[in-house]
Amino acid sequence: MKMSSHPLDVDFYRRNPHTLARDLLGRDLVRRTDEGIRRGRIVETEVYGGPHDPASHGDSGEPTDRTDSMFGPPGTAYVYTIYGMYQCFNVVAPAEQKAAAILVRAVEPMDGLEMMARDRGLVDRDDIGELKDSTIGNLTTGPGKLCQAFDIGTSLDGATLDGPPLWLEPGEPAVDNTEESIGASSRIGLNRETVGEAVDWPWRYTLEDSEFLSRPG
DNA sequence: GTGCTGATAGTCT
DNA sequence: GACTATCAGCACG
Repeated sequence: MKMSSHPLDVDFYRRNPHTLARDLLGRDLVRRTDEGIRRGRIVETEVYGGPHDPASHGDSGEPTDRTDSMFGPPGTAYVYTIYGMYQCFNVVAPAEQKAAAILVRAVEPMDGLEMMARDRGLVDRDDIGELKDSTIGNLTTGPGKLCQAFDIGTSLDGATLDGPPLWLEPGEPAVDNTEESIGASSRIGLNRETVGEAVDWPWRYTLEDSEFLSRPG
């Protein structure tokens, strides 16, 4: 278990969304429940929002019941339900116009893997032994998966990410780290018919060599 | 390894 | 009434 550190300060989030999305790579997402601590290193993010992004939930400029927290202050959580059965976790970023948020698409599991496997439904509740590599590689490699693994539901929508139950820590940032290269690629799950040329915008950022991406860069 | 399909319910038009 | 920033399971080779 890694020793606890201090949560990232709100000033960390008060930057251009693309700068923030890149600097989130390598940071630790930490979740505390009654059962203990879960930790994961962020390896994949996507930017949504800005002056005109047809793929952003905030593109109309007007919040709805669902998207209200996307219009909240930087450093808070935007959690929404997708496909009726999964949640996606976003970090709210500053918005010069409209709203902006960073979708966290994948993390590398670090602490609390047994709890993650159980909440993912990959092991029986009372039969948790040594986890297989194939199980570990399927814990948090997608936005819906990591929300299951971290027990992130819509009850955390709008939460401030400065301490329990959910927060970020400095971790080992990837920006300016010569050992790890950051890739930029097009965002996952969009289609040209609804968002036009935005399907091609390289607004997905990855730690290219990570084994825990939702799909290869 | 790749690719297709069904599940499933909140949200918006 | 249609759509979706997804996933698991299955078929295939």
